[in-house]
Amino acid sequence: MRLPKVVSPEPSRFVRLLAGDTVERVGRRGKFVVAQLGSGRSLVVHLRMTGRLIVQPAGAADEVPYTNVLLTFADGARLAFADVRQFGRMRLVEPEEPWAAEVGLEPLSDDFTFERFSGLLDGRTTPIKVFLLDQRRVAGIGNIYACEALWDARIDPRKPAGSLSRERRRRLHDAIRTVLARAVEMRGTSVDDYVDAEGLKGGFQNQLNVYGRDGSGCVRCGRPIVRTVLVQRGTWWCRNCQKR
DNA sequence: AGGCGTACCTGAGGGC
DNA sequence: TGCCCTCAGGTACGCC
Repeated sequence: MRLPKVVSPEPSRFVRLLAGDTVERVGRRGKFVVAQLGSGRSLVVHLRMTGRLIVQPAGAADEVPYTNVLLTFADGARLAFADVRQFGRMRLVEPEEPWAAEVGLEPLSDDFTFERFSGLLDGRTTPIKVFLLDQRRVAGIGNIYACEALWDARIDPRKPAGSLSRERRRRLHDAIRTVLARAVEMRGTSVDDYVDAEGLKGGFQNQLNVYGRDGSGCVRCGRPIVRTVLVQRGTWWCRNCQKR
């Protein structure tokens, strides 16, 4: 283990608590990967920008570059938590600890109804794209999928969230679900670093309509895709077919 | 409460 | 070649 800030509790306690525990199952909540442990604790991981969780079978010789935490299992298999930029976090959470209290609706679950989504938008003056990135409202949408969903729904990313018409809210609710579902089906978006637990790239980067495509033509109308900046984040969109 | 700027990090790529 | 600048899939924190 290197870089103590990456884990919590602090490294010596983290290691002591984790030693001898077992992984019962692995799931997800928002952008967090959650391993349920035999002890009742959870190992909660956030990859942030460049983090990777890589599973290696027993006997694998190669070391994962930039490994910050390396877990070795009884059978010799390994789990490497690697991250060039050291933004990613791995946290060991006690059984009843409410670590996900601030994490919002799961957009691919049945809870994400149109009415609930619409209710979250009411009264908000923040730009709709900024709203989509707020993990406390709807969980799991990052910069890529926010840009793609807004293009899909033909909505100007700057439009105040609460000012969207019912029709636009409908289109956006649909777009969030379809964009995320398609991305999951393609096993994610590997623009640069992202790989899955087996080290494989996703495929959705080949189906992006706006993200990173400034200068090329909108596939819907042919006008150029532009990159602007909204709250310090690159924002790619079509000025012609995404409207306020 | 919410919005904004900055901090946290390293590496890749472009311009000169 | 190499230096300097900007940008990157995301939060977290402090200030107004």
